[in-house]
Amino acid sequence: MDDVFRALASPSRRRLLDRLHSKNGQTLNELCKGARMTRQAVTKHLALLEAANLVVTTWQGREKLHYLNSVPIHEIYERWIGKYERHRLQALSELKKGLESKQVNITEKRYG
Amino acid sequence: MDDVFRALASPSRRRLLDRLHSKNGQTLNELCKGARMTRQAVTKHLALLEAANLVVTTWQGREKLHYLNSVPIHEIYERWIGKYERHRLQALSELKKGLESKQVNITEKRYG
DNA sequence: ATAATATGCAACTATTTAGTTGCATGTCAA
DNA sequence: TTGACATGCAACTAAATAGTTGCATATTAT
Repeated sequence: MDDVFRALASPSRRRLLDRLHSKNGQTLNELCKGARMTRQAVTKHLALLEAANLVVTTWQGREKLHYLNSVPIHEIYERWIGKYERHRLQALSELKKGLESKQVNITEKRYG
Repeated sequence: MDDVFRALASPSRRRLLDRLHSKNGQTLNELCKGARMTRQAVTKHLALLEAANLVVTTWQGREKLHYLNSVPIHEIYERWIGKYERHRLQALSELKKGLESKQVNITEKRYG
């Protein structure tokens, strides 16, 4: 679990997760494109994500495919959010989305 | 949002969140007891948590009370977990708990 | 008033981390 | 079978971070 938080701590790694979320199963090279760092740096980040079990990989010939695994994220959620709190937060979040789609601005801070 | 991940990155800060989760509204001094660092270090951690809006505070005389705010955690959850994936993960997690209560061991890795 | 309590602010150090460059290995295609 | 491609591994540097010590400020209790 410790690995998960460490892995999520870096913006670069979160961006990688975002990219896998939008398109799963990408190769290292694919993930390098658009990243503002060397391939070697990306490799290191992916290694950390994999160690944290946030990313799962398979080899296909000389290419390594990367997949997002959401289980650890779910475990974070369960750690600090009570069973009954979940419904409330879900409702809140959907309300917020609804309002945003009507161009009404709500700041983060308002939800105490 | 960036602040949230940075704040969650440190085990010391996660322990503080755990303590607030089990007992909300504690003072700085209360939170210092049992922590293996100086009060000043705890203060810094709480400042980061507060900046990330993971902790909310109120003053009461010379005492500062700290409360856990779970909204940012929920936002992490929504970022990488698709709407329909949630039910699956919830079911999985409850299955796991059920099995664990029967003394059956399941490793993290099994959930791809 | 004064002492004790609760907290804040700042300078410093040691460690960790992100990113780099350089070189090695394994696979595919002509 | 040779050249191009996809990836891995290691040493290094610069920046960020966790924790410390020391001192300051504000509130409560005697």
